[in-house]
Amino acid sequence: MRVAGILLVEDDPSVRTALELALTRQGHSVTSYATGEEALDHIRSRRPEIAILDVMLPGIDGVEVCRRVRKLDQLPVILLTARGDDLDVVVGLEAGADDYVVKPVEPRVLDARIRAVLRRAESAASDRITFGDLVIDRGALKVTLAGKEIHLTPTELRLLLELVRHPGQVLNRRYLLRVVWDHTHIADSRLVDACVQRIRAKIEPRPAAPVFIHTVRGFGYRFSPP
Amino acid sequence: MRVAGILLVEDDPSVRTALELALTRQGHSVTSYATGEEALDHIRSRRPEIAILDVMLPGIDGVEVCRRVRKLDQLPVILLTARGDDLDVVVGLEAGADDYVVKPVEPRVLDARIRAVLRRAESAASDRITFGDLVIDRGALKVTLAGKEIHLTPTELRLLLELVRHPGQVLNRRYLLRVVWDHTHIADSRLVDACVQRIRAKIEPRPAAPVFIHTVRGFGYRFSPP
DNA sequence: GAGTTGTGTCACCAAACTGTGACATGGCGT
DNA sequence: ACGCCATGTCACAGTTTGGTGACACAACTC
Repeated sequence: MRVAGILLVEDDPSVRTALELALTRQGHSVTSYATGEEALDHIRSRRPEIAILDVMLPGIDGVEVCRRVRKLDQLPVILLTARGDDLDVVVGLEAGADDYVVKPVEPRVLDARIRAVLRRAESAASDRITFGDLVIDRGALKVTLAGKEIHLTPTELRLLLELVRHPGQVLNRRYLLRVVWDHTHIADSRLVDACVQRIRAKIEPRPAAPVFIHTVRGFGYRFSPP
Repeated sequence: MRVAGILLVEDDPSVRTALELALTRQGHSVTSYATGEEALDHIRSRRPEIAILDVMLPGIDGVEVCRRVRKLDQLPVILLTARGDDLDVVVGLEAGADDYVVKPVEPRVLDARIRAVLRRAESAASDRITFGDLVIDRGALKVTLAGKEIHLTPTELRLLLELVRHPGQVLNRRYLLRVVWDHTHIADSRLVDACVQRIRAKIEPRPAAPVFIHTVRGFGYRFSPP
């Protein structure tokens, strides 16, 4: 099991140090803060693997941190709540938390929850995305089609990943040129088209009738799974 | 908080009515069925915002419904499963469910899950607007009528989007020419009319008696849902 | 340095799109 | 009922757009 970079946010110093100590002893790498503001900074700059947030915090509370984090990232979140209040559970889930734990919590239980959430996050929202026969492994930067590995060149891969990052959305050529190539200028060029064409030749069973990358005439391209 | 059009599928009548009642009380608009077949029909014709499917159903089961729905749309799905069986969870997630809930379920918890899934779907998927049977997805630049995708050409789409951006407002031809085309000049032409006509031919059930795009004689056109 | 791979560009073609004008239709005031 | 004028309808040809294959050059490998 991987050792996680955990962000712990808890305003009560005694609980905080106790949990930090316990989690560290269990092999996690922990950073802890007392306030939501600090937590958000940390998340933005350090990209922890999981955040454990006390619901009750001075200033920005845990639920609010959770909500903001969710808007910007898939970072897994566990909320700590003081009582087994159903209401808190509801609010927490609404904010998009992956799990919630009622205090006081056995370190061993918390550890199990963390691992469970991480495991879930890893398999669900991991580096690997599957669209029918097409599997895109963002970690290994590998693409396979019906089990066979497909070789994509760096540019092709960047373009495909960009399209896949926004499944179902139409991305226009200007945007793609900017993001994949960094051409801020150059309005017109067949570059994107040519690259799409090359990707299609590799991943589409019938490039003339594409299933993955669809052309939206006059606008751009859309990746949408079959 | 938005009220959702929920499709509930559960074969046990007592559970079904109980959940339907609870969800309705929480402000949702619920339609329920006992079988997967009915559910698929409903989905195709009525376009609910979210489907809650019991995994165990006679005939087409929940997982299968989920799988088929996923093939055709981004409709959010929550699966109801009888036991906390890990296997079910895995199968459910593989079929593309957004969440799964173990029965018996607290209505309040289910409500929270629904809202969480809807929120996620809303932010992940694009912004789409629904007018009865007509769904306009501005991110995917897709228009569907009663579930069937309608192909619009770029100009038609731009015009429709412009009309839809101001529902209920009358937009005159000069304005439309300026915004949709870039004609600052050319006051008179049948251009707008022709384009409206083409859109109507595609989205209006009876183009002679339009329900979406109304002509306001002497002024222009108004988009207003039926 | 020779060969290999990756990338941008171009020209050409087919298909899709669109503006146009002539004509039909229908609403509205008289 | 009549005529006027705004709008609907339609076909077509010119234009635009994207697909495609060829190619040149750069980058990289050995």
